[in-house]
Amino acid sequence: MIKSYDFIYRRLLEYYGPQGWWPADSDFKMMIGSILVQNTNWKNAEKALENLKHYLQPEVMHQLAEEKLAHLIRPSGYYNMKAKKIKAFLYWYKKYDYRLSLLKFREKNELRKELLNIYGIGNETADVILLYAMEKPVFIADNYARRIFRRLGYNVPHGYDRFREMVERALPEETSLFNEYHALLVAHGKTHCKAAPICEGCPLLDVCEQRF
DNA sequence: GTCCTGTCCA
DNA sequence: TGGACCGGAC
Repeated sequence: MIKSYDFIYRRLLEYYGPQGWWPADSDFKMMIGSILVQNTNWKNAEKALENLKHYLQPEVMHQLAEEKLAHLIRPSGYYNMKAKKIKAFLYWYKKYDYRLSLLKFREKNELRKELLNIYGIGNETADVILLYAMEKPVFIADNYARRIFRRLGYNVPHGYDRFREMVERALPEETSLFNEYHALLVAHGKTHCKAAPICEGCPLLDVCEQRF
């Protein structure tokens, strides 16, 4: 079927190529990065991560005073809030002895509920952690995805989980697929399908209902 | 000046 | 639902 979620995926992959998001480095760094990047561009989140390079182990980072932590992550913006969020995450993670292996085997909806209970972790960050650290097949139903599919002509549900479940039902449950799909949608949302869209040269132009 | 891989709280 | 949080790149 033309314009299926799978078709869009293949088009984007062909055009942008594999994005290679977050398999490298450590799971811990990935999870901290997911908080730092909230409503911030990745370049600034990266600067903050670079400042944290001597503290990228949970036990070590938890020793940092919140004020010191806030100072180090300054480049990522919202640094006071994000320091608080990282601390909250570490308090939660400590219950599991900072061992992702104790969490990974658990059921994804159960894990999502638990992540959402942590201060500073909302729908997107919870799912990003589920997908990129815990390797669960989850569709990140973020604003990029919403904007792109709506413009393409999909009837996108209002609620985050409704939208996520709709896409998940339409695709095979493969973590690598969701991993790449999210990265491709972000790439597309930053390159062509921006808030102010650049439709010239868009790889989806022929199947898009919203042409500017 | 605008935008950025959001979330919390009233 | 709207405001607060916030620096850096363009």
